[in-house]
Amino acid sequence: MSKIQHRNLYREVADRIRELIEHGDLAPGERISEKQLCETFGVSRTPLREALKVLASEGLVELLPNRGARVMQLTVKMVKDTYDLMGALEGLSGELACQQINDGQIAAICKLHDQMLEHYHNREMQAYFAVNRQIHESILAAANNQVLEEMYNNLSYRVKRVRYSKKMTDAFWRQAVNDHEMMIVALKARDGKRLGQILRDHLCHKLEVVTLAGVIEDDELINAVNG
Amino acid sequence: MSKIQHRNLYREVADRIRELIEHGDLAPGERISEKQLCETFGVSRTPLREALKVLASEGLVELLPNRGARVMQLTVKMVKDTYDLMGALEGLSGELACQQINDGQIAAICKLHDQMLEHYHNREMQAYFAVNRQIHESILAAANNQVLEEMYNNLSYRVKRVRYSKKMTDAFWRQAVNDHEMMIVALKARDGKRLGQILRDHLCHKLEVVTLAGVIEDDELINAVNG
DNA sequence: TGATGGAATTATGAATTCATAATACCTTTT
DNA sequence: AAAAGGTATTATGAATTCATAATTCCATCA
Repeated sequence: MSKIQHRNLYREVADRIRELIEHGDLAPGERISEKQLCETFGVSRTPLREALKVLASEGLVELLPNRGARVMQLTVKMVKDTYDLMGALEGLSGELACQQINDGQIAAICKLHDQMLEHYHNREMQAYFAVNRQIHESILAAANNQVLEEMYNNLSYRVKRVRYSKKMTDAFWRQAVNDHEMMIVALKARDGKRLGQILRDHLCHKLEVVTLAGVIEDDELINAVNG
Repeated sequence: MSKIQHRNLYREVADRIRELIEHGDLAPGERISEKQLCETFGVSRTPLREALKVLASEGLVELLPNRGARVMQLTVKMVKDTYDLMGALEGLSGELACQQINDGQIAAICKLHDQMLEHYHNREMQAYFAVNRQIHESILAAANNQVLEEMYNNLSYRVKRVRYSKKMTDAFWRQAVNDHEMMIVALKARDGKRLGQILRDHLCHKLEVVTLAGVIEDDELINAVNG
């Protein structure tokens, strides 16, 4: 029996705007018109403005006092900084996971790993990514640290718009799979330090293959009156 | 020439509530009455509610749909989890700082370090903590990663209510100073890995001396209807 | 022609009002 | 007296209204 969902309008609206941003329907740097979004969603300005405050706290939106909101501009440096941070968090998740993960959880991850390998050999990129994500989520969950999970998800949302290169080269893909092989070894050995290090490096490799679509150079930021 | 500050009411209110929580005027788990706070601050409910949304995103406040807000309850596990996370972030800040810090910045930190030592020897705890914080902030700043800084500050705000033990033992204090001595050595050598490790350990030591005032056991959480 | 100044318009900030869910209190019944 | 049910009250959720800052556009003047 699932709990009754007390949905608030502002949460619903925030979710929808997040989707719009993620999907690119709201472009980076684009001005967000309250009136227009209100009409789109069919809500008044109150819940919309509350949603914008939340999204601003999450770093997805920028609020310019007396001048409204706009989709946060990502700079190359910000993306790099975020990846550095996510690397540290993934590393921590690996260390923590090794401290308390049980055999069943490890077996489950190994199973996912095998699935992933199969998708790799069949060159099913879509499916590969899906399972890949599941593996990382499993490790994060095994770390059993809610605060970490929350922070990681938030960061990951910020850079979700930065898409992987459509033509991820074979070499990179091979490298990624190789990283994962090492992860499994470290995980089975419950070698936290090592797993953490592999995860950190793994994310660095990831950064190398992202296309910086919608990302601007550091000095191209649209100037704004600061609050 | 400093920029004109466009203050919004909701920011002001959020700051004030943060202070109330930090100072303990709003106790953990305490119900926050909109009406009462509105009267206290002399504002209408709109900016207050916007402020609460922001504080909820920051993890300082909990919003219960149709039942208002209350100050976030910290559990022992949450504090421990948060410290683990902050350790990882401090570690990263050390690594990053070593990669790009210049001699001037190092000299400035060394100066702070000497001041801190003096306060230690004079047993001026208040002054010691102030300089101590400056050192950590300097390293964080030297890391030159805005996202990291933002996250770290947020986490630090969440556990600010958890006070250091009034009677921090001499042994712990000695240990802390010792950690700092090693930090300086690693920093001067620009040994990022090492500085990172020291900072991580240093935070673990810190966790040991916090008094868990206002912090409850994991299973004592007041049950609430979830949104 | 370009720059400056001011009125008109538009958008945001905040207060108020209305709607509804949650709570408290009282009555009724066994 | 205790429990159940229903009404009254209170607090929150959302829409609307009012105030004000920002922008646009046009007229004026150098």
